[in-house]
Amino acid sequence: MLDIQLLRTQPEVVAAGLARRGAAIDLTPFEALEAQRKQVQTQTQDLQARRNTLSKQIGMLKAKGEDVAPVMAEVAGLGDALKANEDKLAVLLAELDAFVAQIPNLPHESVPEGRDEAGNVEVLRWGVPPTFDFKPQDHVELGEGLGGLDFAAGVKIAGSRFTLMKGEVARLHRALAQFMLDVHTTEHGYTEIYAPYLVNPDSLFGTGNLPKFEEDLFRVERSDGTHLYLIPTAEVPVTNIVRGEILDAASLPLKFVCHTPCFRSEAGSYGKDTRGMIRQHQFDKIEMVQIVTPEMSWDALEELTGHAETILRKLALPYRKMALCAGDMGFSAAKTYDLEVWLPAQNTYREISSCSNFEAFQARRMQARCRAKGGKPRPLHTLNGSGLAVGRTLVAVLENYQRADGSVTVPEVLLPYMGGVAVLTPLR
RNA sequence: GGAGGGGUGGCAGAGUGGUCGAAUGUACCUGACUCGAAAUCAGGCGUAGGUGUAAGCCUACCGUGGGUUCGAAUCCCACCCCCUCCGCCA
Repeated sequence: MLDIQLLRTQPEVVAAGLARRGAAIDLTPFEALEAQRKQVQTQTQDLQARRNTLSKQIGMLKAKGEDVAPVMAEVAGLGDALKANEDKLAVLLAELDAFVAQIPNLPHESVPEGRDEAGNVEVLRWGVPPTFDFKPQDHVELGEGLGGLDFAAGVKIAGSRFTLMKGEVARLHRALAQFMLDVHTTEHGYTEIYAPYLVNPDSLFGTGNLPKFEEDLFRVERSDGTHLYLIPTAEVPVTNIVRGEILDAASLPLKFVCHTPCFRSEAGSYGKDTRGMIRQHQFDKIEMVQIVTPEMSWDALEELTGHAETILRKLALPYRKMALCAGDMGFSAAKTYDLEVWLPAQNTYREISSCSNFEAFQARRMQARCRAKGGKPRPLHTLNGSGLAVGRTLVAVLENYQRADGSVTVPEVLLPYMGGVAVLTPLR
């Protein structure tokens, strides 16, 4: 949520920021609503003040045993007007809220210009894509050859975009998650979180997934008429830890890491990445979340992105770091780096991590604030990033570590998690 | 799922229709005393919004949402959450 004061006082700044995103906005309805709100609110509060004064008089007169009829008569005349004003004000405030809630965040000044992913800027490239003296297989062929990826079973059990993993491949997947958690907790100072996989609508509003993106979520109805949603990322439960809180600024930064499955309905991506496990309804992800003061957040974004990069480097997976352009960023982000890992079979880099600074955008939606000693509460800043998407990391390992006979070498750093298995061997 | 108890300021805890945004204690801040600290004394000390150059004034908020009333922390209804016991259960 943008600062409503910014909309009131500097609408041209908001319009310019949104234009960079390619999201033109007409602020005329907002200004009209604001003008009305101002007038109705002032009027309502005046009426309330009058009623309060008179009601107190009644109390005092009664205590003295005097006649209250004249005062009663005056206050009675206030009733209808007051009620009408209060109702009108409530409607106006709700409309204003709804309007502001659907405006995306403004891009930071350092965000590159651009309409879509073609405008993203490569800021760093690490590692050298491996060369093979054979035609590299993609992870589907490799995984099936190893007897470790069973796409048919996933489809039978649940439907398309679900996959079953077996044996050493399933273990490798688990090893990756354990490895990532261990690095972030022991080397990067994150506190491990285990969080609910189902969340309420308020939490999703807080991170910016609702109300605009409900079609991306799996919704679970309950018998009492309420509903929950399966989390699309651990960002949602973990960031909402601080919803409605006023934190001591001295306690920041808070750094959380959380391994969860993520559920995305992928509505609107029919036909995209249908092969393999690149785009699934369910995938595991290690998510890093930082809760910081406004002064910290830009350094924190670099740090957090570096933490995700560390995982790729330890796994010796070639990647590049992209600064997303204004038109390609998510709804809540002020700035985003994507990390893209090299996939030999596709002969290209594919997204494996997304690290964003949301500044106060989520904090305002969540009413999450911090207070320095003696100071006023103000919205804190939130960040998060994948560190990393586990399923896609598995794909990258399979493809980058493959050998001519269809076997796959286990990356060195994963050996402690693999119980002596150093090579995944294909079935006969 | 059943029965009972309870949600008030950072914390504890009063308040059952009328100067209650809320006693008191505690924590915290400022000042006095002190070489300094402790103790003591005095003052301050919630959040959000409106209005004003400002001092200030005003409004809302006592789990949430409705209702009754001139007036609600207090009465009524619904819901949410927490605690205790019973049942069920990984």
